[in-house]
Amino acid sequence: MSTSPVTAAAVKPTLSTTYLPAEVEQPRYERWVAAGYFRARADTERPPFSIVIPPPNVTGSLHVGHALDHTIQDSLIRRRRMQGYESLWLPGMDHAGIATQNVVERQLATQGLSRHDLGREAFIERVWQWKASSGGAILGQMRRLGDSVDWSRERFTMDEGLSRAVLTIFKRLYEDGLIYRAERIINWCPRCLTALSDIEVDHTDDEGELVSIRYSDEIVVATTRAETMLGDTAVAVHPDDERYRHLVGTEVELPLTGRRIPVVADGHVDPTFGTGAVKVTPAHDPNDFEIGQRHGLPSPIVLDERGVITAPGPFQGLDRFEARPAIVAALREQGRIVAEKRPYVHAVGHCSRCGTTVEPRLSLQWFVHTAPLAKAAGDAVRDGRVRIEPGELAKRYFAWVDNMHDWCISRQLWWGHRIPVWYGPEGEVVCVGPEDEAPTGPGWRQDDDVLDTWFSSALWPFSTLGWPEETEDLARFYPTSVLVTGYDILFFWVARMMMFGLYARDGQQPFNVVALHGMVRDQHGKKMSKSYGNVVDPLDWIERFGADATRFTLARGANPGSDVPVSEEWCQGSRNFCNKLWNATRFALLNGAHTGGDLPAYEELSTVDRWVLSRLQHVIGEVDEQFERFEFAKVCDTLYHFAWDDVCDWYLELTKPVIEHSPATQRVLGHVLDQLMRLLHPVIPFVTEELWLALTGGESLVIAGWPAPDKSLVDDAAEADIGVLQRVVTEVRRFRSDQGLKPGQRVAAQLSGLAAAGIAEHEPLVRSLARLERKGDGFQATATLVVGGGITVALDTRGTIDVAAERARLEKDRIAAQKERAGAAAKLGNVDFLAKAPEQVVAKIRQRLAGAEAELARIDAALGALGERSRSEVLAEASTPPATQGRRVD
RNA sequence: GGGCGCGUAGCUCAGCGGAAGAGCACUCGGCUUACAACCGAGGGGUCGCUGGUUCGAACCCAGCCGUGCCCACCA
Repeated sequence: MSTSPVTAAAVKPTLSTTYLPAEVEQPRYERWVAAGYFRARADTERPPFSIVIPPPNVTGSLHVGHALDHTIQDSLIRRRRMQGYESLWLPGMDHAGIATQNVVERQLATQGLSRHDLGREAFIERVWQWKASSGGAILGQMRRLGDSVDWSRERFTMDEGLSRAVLTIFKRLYEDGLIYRAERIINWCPRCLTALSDIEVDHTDDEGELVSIRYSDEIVVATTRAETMLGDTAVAVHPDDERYRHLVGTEVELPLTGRRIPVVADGHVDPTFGTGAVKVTPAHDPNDFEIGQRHGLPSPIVLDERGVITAPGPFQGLDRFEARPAIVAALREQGRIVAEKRPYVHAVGHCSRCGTTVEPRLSLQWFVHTAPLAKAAGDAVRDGRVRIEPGELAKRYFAWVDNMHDWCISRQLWWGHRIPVWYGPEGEVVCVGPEDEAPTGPGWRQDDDVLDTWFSSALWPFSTLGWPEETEDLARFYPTSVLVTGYDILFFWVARMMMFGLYARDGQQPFNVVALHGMVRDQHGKKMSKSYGNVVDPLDWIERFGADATRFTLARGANPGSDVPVSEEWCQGSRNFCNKLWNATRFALLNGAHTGGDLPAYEELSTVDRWVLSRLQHVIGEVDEQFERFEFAKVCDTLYHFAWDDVCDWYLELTKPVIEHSPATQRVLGHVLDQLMRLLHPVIPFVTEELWLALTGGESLVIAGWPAPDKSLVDDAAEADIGVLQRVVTEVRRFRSDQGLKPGQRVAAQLSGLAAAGIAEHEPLVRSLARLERKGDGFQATATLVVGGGITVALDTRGTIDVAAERARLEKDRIAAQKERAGAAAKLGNVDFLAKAPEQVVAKIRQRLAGAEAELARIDAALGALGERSRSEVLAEASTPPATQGRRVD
């Protein structure tokens, strides 16, 4: 074993034969944290780079979607940190209003208690207790993944500072007339007993029953929600509808109630749908509410907050779903049902939290007047201040912000930011805003409701940096550099951060780039769900394959904006890759690779060294571009192939014969691995750190510099030479494989033409990689491999060659080459092509033609060189016993 | 009902105007002293269909078929 003096391997830790992530990851992470590498400073000269984490719910634990999201962010942050940016990745959590309240309420329920038994203050206290004991499991799991977040800046949306930001912006919006209180139809969840915003409602195609009800001899209306008829205050028809024109202004009797309601004309009614007549229930349908407003209709509420009928009469007290058939039955008794009810599939809204069918309900709530805010949010993307990646998703963004409805922000919950509004004895607003002490006055009381969780999330990029104070952090790290998140919350979160960020910071955008990724799916592109049983637990993978393998698997599928399929098999592949790196470095260290001192002078480098250095420069350039474009899949692909193919399969094999005695190669190998570890570190931080430390003895890869391509190391000649060498080796190997020669079996050969091809010095390498012996006495060339480029390999394969098989192969190659030649020739014979195609392309085609002709010549030469005898003939005359037939015995 | 996207090797996906690619799977041969979580070689695709534009189309256009997602206040 080599012990070259410049080798530090002897004093470096020896590496085990297999990489065992479980042994190194957690301690390594804690050392990084302790060293303060992740802590960003506001007072340095370095350029800033900042990302705020999409705050996971305090109730959440790390799922594979987080793992993807975090891997991407960590890669960006780690690369910028290595590039010398003052990099801040700010962690934190969201208080998750409904979700968290539900968790604690369920806990209470097991003790037979409701939140009302405790009262508001005690309940909130209970939620904080829950958070302290069971909340935030995800934070520990982020450590397992290796997230290089700045823990010293961890925030929570219910922090004092963030709460102050919420109150401050509420007051400003209110004073600017952008927040108002009004009676509107809102989405109401009869189970959660709160209002929901539009995006908290999921629509599914449900099968309902459409019943047609005769309101009068001339008017029939249809509905899927028969129970709402108790709240009807009109029938509407289109103003131009001839069938009903004479009835407009008259009244009809509302069945079951005895009430008389007017027939009104309203342009909203579609005369071609159904009968062209619509029942109008202003208190329980958004359309009807607007019709009611236009015609000054009353809006009686007939369902209470739990969806129970309140209208006096026989149906009072019935749940909405019990009332529906009861009312239909009663109508039928009166002969009011025109046709049999028929199945009808239509979109029905469900509470995104609990799945309960949402009930549109007239209610007094607080709203954000979004039009001006949304306009600004759209413009910031339109004028390029904020870039959405991939660009195609910007269309979706525009579609959303350009059609945004006002945002209902009040929630009838206890857990959250309580609306900072106080009412006087008459219910009038007497005080709004972030008063340091609760304002008091005769008969004053604060609004009972809390704000939508997304209200505080919308402030996240600047509230976490100290706003409304003009802090150092805010000046330094805002606007944040990139926002990374899944396209699924483009509307929920991104659009709202844009609205509030631009508003709060007077037009300053919350982030410069929005990098969207897709959803993690299984290996067949299916959505992960518990019912399919295809849900991946990232912690399980981390446990079994390592955090790096988990991260690499995710990053490797992460094309901008597109979904990421993963499977355990692929994670195993990633684990194998990490192990490959491990073993390559282990081999390198055992053979004197090191990083001490400058690279050898260029003249001292072999062609092989020059080749690998040249390849490395290309790789650095490619990876940089791919990172800039958020093409993580390509980053992984580029590095995977460079590491595995170029470095391991070729460079290490090519240098094996010389490395022991070549200080230059030892130094180059050390350099290549050093650079490779740096390039891979953002994606797979753990294994690269271990290997880099062993290789360089440096402090930490986390704070090491990011590679830059060195153009002076690009060597086209070396790449061409090694390309030829690879071709020769591959051709010989192919021949050997086809002929059933054992890989270990040496075959005597004579190589010629290497000098003319400029790779004479590499003959020993070709021989060792292709396992070719020098010709000895009695050498008899029985087969000649014509590789091309004037290179031939004469082999002594007595008794081993299947001439027929080789001929068949060559004939096949010949057909392909002929086809190739014909194609190229046809092109070059095309006058239009020659006239119109760019010169570069014509030149390429000429090259192709020349290449095809050379290949044909090569094949013909090979065919000529091939003996006439078939395998059977060879075997027939062979005197060797059957067991070793076809095998040359050395 | 609107909008967006996708159909390329058995699977998952790159390529997006000038010679069909990768990973996994598959076949064959190998423990060649870094690695069998490995090494070497190989098979496999009229690039959804039909037209069009072009000297040239997997790539651009139109239509069709299939498929996925998002948005939606037609009872």
